[in-house]
Amino acid sequence: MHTRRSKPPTIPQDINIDVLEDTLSFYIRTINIAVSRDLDERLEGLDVAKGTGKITTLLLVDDYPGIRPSVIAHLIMRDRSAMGRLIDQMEDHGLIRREISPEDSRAQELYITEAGTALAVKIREIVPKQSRDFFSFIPEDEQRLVTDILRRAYRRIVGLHE
Amino acid sequence: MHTRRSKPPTIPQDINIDVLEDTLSFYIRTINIAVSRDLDERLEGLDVAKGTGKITTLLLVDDYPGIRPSVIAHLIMRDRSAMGRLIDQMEDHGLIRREISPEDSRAQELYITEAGTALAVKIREIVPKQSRDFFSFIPEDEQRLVTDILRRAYRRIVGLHE
DNA sequence: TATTGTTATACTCTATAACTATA
DNA sequence: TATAGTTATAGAGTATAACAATA
Repeated sequence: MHTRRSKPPTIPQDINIDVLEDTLSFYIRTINIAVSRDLDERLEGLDVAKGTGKITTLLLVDDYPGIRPSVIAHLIMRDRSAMGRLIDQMEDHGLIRREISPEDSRAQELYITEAGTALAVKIREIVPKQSRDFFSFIPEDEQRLVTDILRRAYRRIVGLHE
Repeated sequence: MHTRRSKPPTIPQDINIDVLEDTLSFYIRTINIAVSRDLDERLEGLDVAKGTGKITTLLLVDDYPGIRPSVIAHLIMRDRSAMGRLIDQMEDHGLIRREISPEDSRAQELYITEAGTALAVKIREIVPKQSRDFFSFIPEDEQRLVTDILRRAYRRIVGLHE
């Protein structure tokens, strides 16, 4: 049986979470848990569930053939060792493949496979829809507002132009 | 040596992350990694670093003496088993203690210790400051806007009045 | 029969460091 | 000496299920 999210009968409605009430990082961290769980459910069985990196990797490799692992690692905020394991997994699943760069034999280039392309098609449908659905109780204009601000935050954090 | 976040020399500035560009869940999930990492650094050595639950638990137990584990579990989106281990840890660190509820001997009540109170004082300073600092490149009014919207999202998700 | 909390297990993610090979 | 990627390992967090005691 799965005991999680078994809401106790009485959650005091007037509860106040102290200084966290006004703390953006608290909401980011907490909502992250809920939205990630929901996304995992929607991706069940799709070789790309769990963790934040696989979806981004798949789409980037599809869009930028030959992209380097270290570039993706930077964009998904992982180190090279975590990135390597992630690529191992995706290679095992036949979604992408590595080649050694002809220009610099230390470096690798990543390419998508047919299976990867097919999965990317599904992903492009599921992922944005999951986000819209999950946050559907937020009015659309507010959703867009938050997204715009957080996009800029993200780009700032990883050092992309805004 | 710590290899993470070693930005590769050339991150193409015109890179586009496909459908994720407009996907709120992507930004929540990715920024979560960065902000959690930064928070952990600021809390280093404080018995309350790592994971999302300890800080909230400490503050709630301090504010609501006798609060039940299952209520906190619900508010931090963990199941009762994870909550139990979290309480074990905090009890080991001498921050809180458990008592069996006189009204219902299945249930527990949580109380703060002196060490817990002292830590809560520090936390109340560090945590909101960390959030403000981390997001300082977002203008203050936008930060407030995002916080207000996400607060409502959070309350909606956990079933608190808005 | 449902609820509160516990225990156990397997899996994943994370942080860190040391390593190889190439530039 | 710096860079790209690999390997190894210890620690945390997560999901799941089965459990005991009480209501």
